[in-house]
Amino acid sequence: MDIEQAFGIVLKKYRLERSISQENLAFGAGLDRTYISLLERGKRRPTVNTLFAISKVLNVKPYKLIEDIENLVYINQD
Amino acid sequence: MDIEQAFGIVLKKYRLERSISQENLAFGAGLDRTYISLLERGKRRPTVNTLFAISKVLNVKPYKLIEDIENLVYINQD
DNA sequence: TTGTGACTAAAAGTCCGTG
DNA sequence: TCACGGACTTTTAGTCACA
Repeated sequence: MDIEQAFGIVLKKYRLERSISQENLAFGAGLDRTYISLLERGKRRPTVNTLFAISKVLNVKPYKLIEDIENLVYINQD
Repeated sequence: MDIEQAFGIVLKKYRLERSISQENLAFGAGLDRTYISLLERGKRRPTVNTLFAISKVLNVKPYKLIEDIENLVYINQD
């Protein structure tokens, strides 16, 4: 699996766990609603700064998101 | 400290620990020599994909780089 | 509430060079 | 070996109307 796909899956997982809409996540992170949609569908390769902004709203540490992404990219096949 | 500055410091730290030149790091990661220089000087905001590419060459897990960056951005004030 | 195409502005990333 | 810069191409950031 490639990195942007994994990012999208992890992002969506945390967002849904917290019952936040794409729109509210976008607002909190200073991003656009449609951009969150693009990220979740693996259509964009976010910068590290964007990762940090999103992490803050999701109340999860950036390294934890990256760790989950690594697990999808390098280990798990699910 | 902002994220791109922290990224540059962490990147340079790991690169020097491993005695790799900017040029060899760039080659290994499929990037340009001058771009590594820009990153180390905090002049660019790398994508998450770039983080992963660099991590591979430095033989350090991406989440570990991010953790170090967090420590600089959120904790230390130097 | 979200997916999507189409778009412009901005930034990533390359390639040339110098000191 | 690296900092630094100009000029460049490619991709992301960010926005809109619409389904």
